[in-house]
Amino acid sequence: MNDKVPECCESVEVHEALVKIVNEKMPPVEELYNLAELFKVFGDSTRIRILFVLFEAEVCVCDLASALSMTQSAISHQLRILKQNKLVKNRREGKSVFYSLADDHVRTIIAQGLEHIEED
Amino acid sequence: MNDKVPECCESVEVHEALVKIVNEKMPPVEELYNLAELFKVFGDSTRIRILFVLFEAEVCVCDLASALSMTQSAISHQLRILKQNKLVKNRREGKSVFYSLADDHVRTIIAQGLEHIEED
DNA sequence: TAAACATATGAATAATTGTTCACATATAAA
DNA sequence: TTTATATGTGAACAATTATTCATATGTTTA
Repeated sequence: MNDKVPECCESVEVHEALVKIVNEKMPPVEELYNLAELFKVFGDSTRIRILFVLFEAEVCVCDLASALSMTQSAISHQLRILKQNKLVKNRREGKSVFYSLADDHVRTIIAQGLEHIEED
Repeated sequence: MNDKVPECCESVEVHEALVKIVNEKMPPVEELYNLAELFKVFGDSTRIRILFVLFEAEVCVCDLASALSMTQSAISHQLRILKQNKLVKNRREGKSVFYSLADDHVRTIIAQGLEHIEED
């Protein structure tokens, strides 16, 4: 045994070095799942639009729905996802609930995304 | 007419100010779609894992598949998506095609995402 | 309390998408 | 040219998900 040339394009050494990188430098699988889940949240234009409104002001659900011309239910569902992922926070004031940005990572991530798609 | 109180929770003034923000400060719809599309690309753990490998080295398709324990076809499909969105570039060398990162926005975006999920 | 308003949410539907399978294309070696 | 290796890709299936509809919860006012 061990007398066979690897069928892959690369030598055994390179391949083993790669596996080492994968095993040592890559974050644990669960963290990668969480990371992908976070970016999924940014991967919907309705949620992106909500975040752009919240860049400017603290806004209640009703006004968000009105400003974006969508139903209150649809906005509420999306706000739930944004909140679960700690991108927004909320506070109740009487009958209304006001939403605002949770932290500045949101701005940075979206700014970097915009920079990327605006290249050449 | 105009004798009706708005049924929404906010006054007419606040609502109109919001609509102004939405119309003036928010990027055009098409750009928001492109932005969401970009983040969708980051929203899959297979693609995230591919990017983490490419953080360390320029790698051919075959080795990526081997390192990540996935079929070559699955990797190839995902590389196509990454390339269409200009997150990776490639070059052919004989039978193999080597992939590498296209630019540094990828690192920044992923770094910010990691910072976010690692908070408390 | 009852009625009205603001928000939240479960169920259902339509649309999107990741992987597999089979096969096509591209390059190198025999 | 034939064979083998590496990569690309269309079709199909399963899984995920955004919105709608109906309704429930929470708050204020009459």
